[in-house]
Amino acid sequence: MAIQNTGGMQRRPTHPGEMLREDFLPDYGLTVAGLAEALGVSRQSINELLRERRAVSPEMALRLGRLFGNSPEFWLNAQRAIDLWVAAAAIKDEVERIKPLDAA
Amino acid sequence: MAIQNTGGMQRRPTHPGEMLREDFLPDYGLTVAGLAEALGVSRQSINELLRERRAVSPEMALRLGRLFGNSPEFWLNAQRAIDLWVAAAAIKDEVERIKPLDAA
DNA sequence: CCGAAAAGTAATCCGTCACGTGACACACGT
DNA sequence: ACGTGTGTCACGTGACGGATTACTTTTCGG
Repeated sequence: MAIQNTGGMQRRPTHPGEMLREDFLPDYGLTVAGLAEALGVSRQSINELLRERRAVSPEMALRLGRLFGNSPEFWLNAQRAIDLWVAAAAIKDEVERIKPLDAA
Repeated sequence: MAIQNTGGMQRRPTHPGEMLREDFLPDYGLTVAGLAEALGVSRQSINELLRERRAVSPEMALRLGRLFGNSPEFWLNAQRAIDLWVAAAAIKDEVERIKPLDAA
């Protein structure tokens, strides 16, 4: 059966920027500017990502996946968890007012 | 091991709007306006979704998942496939210019 | 038939967001 | 002291989800 998880999780999921900051940058010995150049984006893009002020876009996910040898999906999964968490918090009551069709 | 799929897929992945139009609407006997009202959004939002002119947002995914009894991830997975496909087509050469760190 | 209600769609406005550029301040090493 | 690199802010741009409004087409009851 499909797990529903209608409740959503308690705490905000880990932001990809945190993963980058805590794990990837130290592990690879990269600086912000260095990463920016390696990815072919501006320093600000990386900076805002690390500060968790910007989401990982599909384009950015492609770049990150390419550089670090993992899939774009890896980065977008983390981002999606955040997006869903934020969206759920924002329109929680709206969504709960929707009557599931199965349960008729 | 992590499968890489660096090549990307040949044809454009199925748009969530197509799934709605071809499968969900007929199966549940819903009209566009009916779906819009059931979800609590405007008719245009649904209309543009069905015509594949708009992406499934996290908010919309929450609504759809709630109404149809499946997960928001289901809808966002389909959307992400499209987003990645489009992004890859757009910045393919840019990404390929990035040197993977592992492969040194 | 015909007129009204419902459904599809186009146009417009608004808020948000990823991204680049330019500028600024603060280090730290030579 | 100077210059290089790094963190950050301010601004402009283009794209996009969404609502509202209005116009067109279809459908259906009398």
